[in-house]
Amino acid sequence: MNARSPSGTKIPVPSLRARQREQTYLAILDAAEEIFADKGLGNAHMNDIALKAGVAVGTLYNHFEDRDALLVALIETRKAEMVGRIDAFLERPSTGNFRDDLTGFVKEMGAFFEEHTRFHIILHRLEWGLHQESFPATAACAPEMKRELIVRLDKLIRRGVKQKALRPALADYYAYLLMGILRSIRLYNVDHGVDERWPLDELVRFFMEGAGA
Amino acid sequence: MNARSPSGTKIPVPSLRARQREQTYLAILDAAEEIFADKGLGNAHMNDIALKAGVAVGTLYNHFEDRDALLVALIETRKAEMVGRIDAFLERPSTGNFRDDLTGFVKEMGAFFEEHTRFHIILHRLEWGLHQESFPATAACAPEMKRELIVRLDKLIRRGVKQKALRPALADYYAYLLMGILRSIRLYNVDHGVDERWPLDELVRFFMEGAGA
Amino acid sequence: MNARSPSGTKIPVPSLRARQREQTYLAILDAAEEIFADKGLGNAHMNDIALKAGVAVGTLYNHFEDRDALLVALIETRKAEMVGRIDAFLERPSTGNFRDDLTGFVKEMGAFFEEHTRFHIILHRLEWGLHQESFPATAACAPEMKRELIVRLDKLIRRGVKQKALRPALADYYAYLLMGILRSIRLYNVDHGVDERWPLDELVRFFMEGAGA
Amino acid sequence: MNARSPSGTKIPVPSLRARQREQTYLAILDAAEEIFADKGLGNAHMNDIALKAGVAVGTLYNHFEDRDALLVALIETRKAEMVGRIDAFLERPSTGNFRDDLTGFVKEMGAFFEEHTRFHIILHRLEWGLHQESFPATAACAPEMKRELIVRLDKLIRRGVKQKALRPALADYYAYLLMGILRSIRLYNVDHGVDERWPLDELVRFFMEGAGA
DNA sequence: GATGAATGAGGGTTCATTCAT
DNA sequence: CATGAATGAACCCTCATTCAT
Repeated sequence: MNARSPSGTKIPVPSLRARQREQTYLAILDAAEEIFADKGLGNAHMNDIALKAGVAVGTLYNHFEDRDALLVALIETRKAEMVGRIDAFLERPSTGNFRDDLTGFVKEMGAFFEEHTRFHIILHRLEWGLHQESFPATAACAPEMKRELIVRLDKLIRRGVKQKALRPALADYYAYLLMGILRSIRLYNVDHGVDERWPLDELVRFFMEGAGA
Repeated sequence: MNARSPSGTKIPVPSLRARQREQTYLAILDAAEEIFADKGLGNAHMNDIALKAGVAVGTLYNHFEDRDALLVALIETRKAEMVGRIDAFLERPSTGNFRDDLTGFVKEMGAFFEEHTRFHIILHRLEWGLHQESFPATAACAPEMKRELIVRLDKLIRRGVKQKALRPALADYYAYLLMGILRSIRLYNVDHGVDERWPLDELVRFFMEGAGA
Repeated sequence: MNARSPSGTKIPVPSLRARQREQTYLAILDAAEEIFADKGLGNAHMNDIALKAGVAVGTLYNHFEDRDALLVALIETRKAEMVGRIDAFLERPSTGNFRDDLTGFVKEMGAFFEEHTRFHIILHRLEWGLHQESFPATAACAPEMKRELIVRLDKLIRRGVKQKALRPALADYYAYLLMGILRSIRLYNVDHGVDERWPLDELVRFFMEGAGA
Repeated sequence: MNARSPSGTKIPVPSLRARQREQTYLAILDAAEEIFADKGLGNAHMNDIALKAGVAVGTLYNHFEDRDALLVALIETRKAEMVGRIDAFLERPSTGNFRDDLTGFVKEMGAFFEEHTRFHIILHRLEWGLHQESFPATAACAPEMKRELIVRLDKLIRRGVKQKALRPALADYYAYLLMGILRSIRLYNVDHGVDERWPLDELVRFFMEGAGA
């Protein structure tokens, strides 16, 4: 109830305290993202995260139950943003051409992960590197995260199958295959020290037509 | 009939001691494979490995410099077997048909990894979950391991390109894409609790012709 | 009246936190001195030191990189005090009589080591018992410590030589010889269970005139 | 009872077995001396000693109860040799001149330690670096070793006092002082990287006449 | 008696978490 | 609420000693 919060408004303006708290919260999340991505899950130390966030270790524990919960919060936050973007894309009207729709989807995802490289890395780390013992809550929420993405991609793909744009043979796997194709390029780039070259149109063509001549 | 009792045979029979040592060595390797696969690299404790191998912790260190070296030895051992199998396959005469050759290759690999599920998991863990700090030697040897596989697959694929069985467009990526396709199925199986269903013929068809109708 | 409540004084009062930290630091140093002296360098266990200091093991590592660094810090701290005392003595005006000056010096040193018996023992342990492998940093700093003492004693002795109070024959060795003489008494006392009897005047006479009748 | 042990002799010729055993025993003692001297007591590992001796670890335990006993045996063996030499010297008739007798004694000791540098180092290590916990038996026998030397030196010195060649003032300490003087030179040499320069005549003069001009 | 692989208690060190200030 | 020093269980590794061969 300070000078900046005129009485009479319906929307309660958060107090200075609350805003500062929010700032800290976000700073921690960003720091955590960086450390988890760079050092790996098991080697992301709370002290490092606190240092990077510019707060004391204790502060981390004022905002998050423990390290596991911090990682969960990070994943949930980024997931919300990702899902929001994908859903926004999916709500746009179809181009009428499945391959174009698919290309659009892939590009939307690509754009998101280009903006969130570190989160992308964390997702990769979650895939196989997860320590059930150290991160039980994360282990429980990570598959959910992945499912959100797969489910949406799958929805699009089922549309393609129904439109007979896709053969039904491996329909169940298509979403995974497409994700795998994209991951492959990432691995190629990492192995060859290439910094994120994504021949997306060619990749969609590969998905649709295969490698055969 | 031991090493000290020469007979007509040329092959020296290893002493009892040597044979027992070998047994222990292999038991440790097997135990390590299991623990590394099940618990994750960073959570594979030397005590657990020793327990599983049925030896004392100290024994691990009689055979391997440290945890890192143990993992390296495990990888090198399995790599040798894998490479041996793949090379044996590659030396067989071509069927004359590229897709058949490719299917053969994929099946050979599939068979190997079906027999070495745990090693397969370790390879996945190496992909993104490696802790440079805890496993420097492994971090150095793991890419080599991967390259051995990719290189051999790439050789086959280049043959396909030369035979004009494959479009040259993404030729550099094909090996990675094929690996990615196989990994996708693995992830699908894991997610759906399916135990290793591999529609290999369909997958090769997908690789060659794509998903398009 | 803490750091945040400015008064007229120029000297900033350290915060409570800082003072407590200092307390812990000193407690650890004292405990380390006791354990290192009593148990020997290689047998001084971090747990024992922590126990003696009344803190947890981890606390030791909040203040010192490792065991080696703890020992180095201990040596440096005591060295600073010792050097301070000796330098203060050396700056006092000469009595004009070399033997009196020397006696003064020896008594100053004797007084210091009587107050720091444990440190004295540690210095002896450093002389021959140092494990290069376990204490690399200490091994590097210990000779420096010793040199500080020898150099100052040597300066005084060279003065004696210049004043022709000392024969030049073994001039290079005199500082070592004097130290050796003092150490001898220590060893005699230890062997005979005598608790620190130091016939200093007689010893200086021995140094100057020898044992001959 | 082989060809080399003619029957009829009174002195029993040790069997081949016994001689080999003796060889091994001595080889271990030599190896131990080297490792104890070079690595320090606490860092002298049984494996290193065995390696140096050219035998297996187990063999060490066939000859010595444990590490402590090995060190004790080493000390006792060398002590016997040292005491033998010194006693032989002491039984020779006096020159009639105390300083000459003393010089002779010091040179005898110097010669012995020059031949047994490593043992000399071990004696130094025993002085202050001894770990009661790791070497209880050695801790018990080491002072005895030292006393043997001191006692003999003391006997000579008491003779000097009786002959009025030495002032009685510090008579109790003289043996220690002389030892300390010799140790000082050793420390000087070590500090200055000089390899064993021993100005023995000058040192005896220093002992007799002091440093005074 | 020699061998050397196996043993396992023990020590140094790490780091997520707590809590008094 | 932020702070950051203290905590201590847990982990990797060492090495004197044992004992089956």
